[in-house]
Amino acid sequence: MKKAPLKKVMPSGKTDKESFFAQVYDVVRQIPKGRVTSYGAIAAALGTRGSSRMVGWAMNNCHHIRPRVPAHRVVNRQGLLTGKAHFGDRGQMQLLLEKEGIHIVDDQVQDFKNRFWDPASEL
DNA sequence: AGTCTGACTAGTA
DNA sequence: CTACTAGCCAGAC
Repeated sequence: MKKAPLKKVMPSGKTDKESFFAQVYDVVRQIPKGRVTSYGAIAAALGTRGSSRMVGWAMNNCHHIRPRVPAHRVVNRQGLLTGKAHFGDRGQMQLLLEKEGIHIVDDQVQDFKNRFWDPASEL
């Protein structure tokens, strides 16, 4: 599969509700229980492969977003819970993941490769 | 208006 | 293997 010219270039940078952030939330909400994905995977699925940071920034906003966004299912490329610090307090993120059947050791998702859910492929 | 930072990633040394 | 750099876009100062 060659890279499609899917460029999310908004004319005049319009702040549509369908903006990058909204798309991120939409994808994250569709993450199956017991699965996790990465920021880059989401960004790539939206056509902005290099904007992985924006996904994380969107997550920072997700705190005031409704319905609640399962940001705990979003980890970095290494399967590391980099955003756990922003989850209220303590290992709330880890607790949520373990509750879904995901094993975490030292803030790292075990069997991450098998738990990984790629929105660009599965979606 | 310019500069720095940030829940990232891939590439290079 | 680890360390550093560059690219990315938006927000805060």
